[in-house]
Amino acid sequence: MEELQIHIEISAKLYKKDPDSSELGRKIISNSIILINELGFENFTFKKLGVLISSNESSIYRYFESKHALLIYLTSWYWSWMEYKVVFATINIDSPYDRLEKSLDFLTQPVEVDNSISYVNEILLSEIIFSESLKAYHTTNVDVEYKKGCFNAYKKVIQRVSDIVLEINPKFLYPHMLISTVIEGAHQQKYFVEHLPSLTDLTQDKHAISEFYKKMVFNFLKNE
Amino acid sequence: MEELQIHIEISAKLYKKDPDSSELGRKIISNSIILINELGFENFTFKKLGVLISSNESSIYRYFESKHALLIYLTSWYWSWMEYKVVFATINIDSPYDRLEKSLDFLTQPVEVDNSISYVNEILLSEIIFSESLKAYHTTNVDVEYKKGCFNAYKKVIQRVSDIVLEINPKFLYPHMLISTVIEGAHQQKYFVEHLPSLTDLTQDKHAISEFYKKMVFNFLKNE
DNA sequence: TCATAATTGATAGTAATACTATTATATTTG
DNA sequence: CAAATATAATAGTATTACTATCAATTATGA
Repeated sequence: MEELQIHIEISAKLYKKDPDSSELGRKIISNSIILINELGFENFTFKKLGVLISSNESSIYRYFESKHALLIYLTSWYWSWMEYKVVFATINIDSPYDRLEKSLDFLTQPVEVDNSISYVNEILLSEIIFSESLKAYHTTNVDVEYKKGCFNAYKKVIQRVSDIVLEINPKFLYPHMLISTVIEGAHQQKYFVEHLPSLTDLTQDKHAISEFYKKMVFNFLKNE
Repeated sequence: MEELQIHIEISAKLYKKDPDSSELGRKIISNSIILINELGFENFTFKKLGVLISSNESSIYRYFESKHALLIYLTSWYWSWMEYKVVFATINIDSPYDRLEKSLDFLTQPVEVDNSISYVNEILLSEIIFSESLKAYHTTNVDVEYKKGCFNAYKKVIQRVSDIVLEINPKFLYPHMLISTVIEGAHQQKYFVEHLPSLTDLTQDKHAISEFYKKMVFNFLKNE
């Protein structure tokens, strides 16, 4: 896919100071992605990140009020970027079936090429999304954060793909449920293959999960 | 459903001292279920549980090495119990379609009656499973715990239902993926309805989620 | 260019968590 | 009733997830 110099805009509510506005801020983003991948989100701390970027814990706190806020920022970045990818890849395609299939390809597979539109390593970020993103919304504070708009970027992606589903079948009652099931399912099945293989069907085939969910969607729509 | 005086047996690897062997142990189980529901798993601590049951933090640690170990115990209890329910409800039914449908009813709906086969409140426990159980296996320590057998009870349930799927279609390649998608999906969609409504389709209908996933399964199998 | 503001770094400190260790006191059991 | 076992009370540790303060550095704009 052709790459343009686009810029992912993140709502000012999701940070204390815009990390995109300074060298240190950008270092926080790019290195937190590396470190979360390495340690897992629970073992990741701002102290450790400070050591990695030779900066101070308290400086990082000036950008994000908590590591949880940082995770929300990262997931928002990912979903905004994903929306752009999906829109770009499906533009000028007439068939809603083709558009849906392409969209699902993006949403169910981990990113494999870093197009480096910025200081964000998209491969590693996608790994984080697959294995850690549910920790962004599975907290005691979800309701407040939902109202604050912390999950709007994800919501927009699901909305867009749901709209394609409705083009195919305007009477379909549960397009959002279908799409979020597929996205979350694909994330989870990859985790199962890697860590809890008896909960899934071990597959060497990299595309098996994606194919499974695409089939699931089209079979469902066919019979409605 | 008729209830027998059954007893749920939990692997000795999942506790330091069997909570079923003493009054205090049973209080730990029954009240932790109440307290986790009330506070959410992250805000739940052994100290608070100690206060609730008028016992001491250090006494609770003699039964479970951590609150995480307790969560694993609770999920194992739930899945062992669920297996019993599913087996009991599908025994002597010839049609695998009927057996699959009944099984999915159990697996996709929260429990609504406490049959009180014991000191465990099954309604509250099912709430915990729906909203917190993924915290049992989404940790940096999964691999070790998987090998230790922490998720065997869940695995057995998925295996049983997968076997029914294979009865219906012996050539189906991904029965475990299908069933774990449905179980986890049903849990998650309930959470979405309650906390992240834009990721799903708001429904007043209590059975909508369950119906959705049953349809998904049967549509999938029909077209394979 | 120099003053001022803004940013960052270093250090210290706090409250809470998730435990472990020790010892005293109950309670059970043989 | 003695011995073993279980529980309670208390204290203590390392880590986390921050906040606060102040000094040093860097950027900016008049």
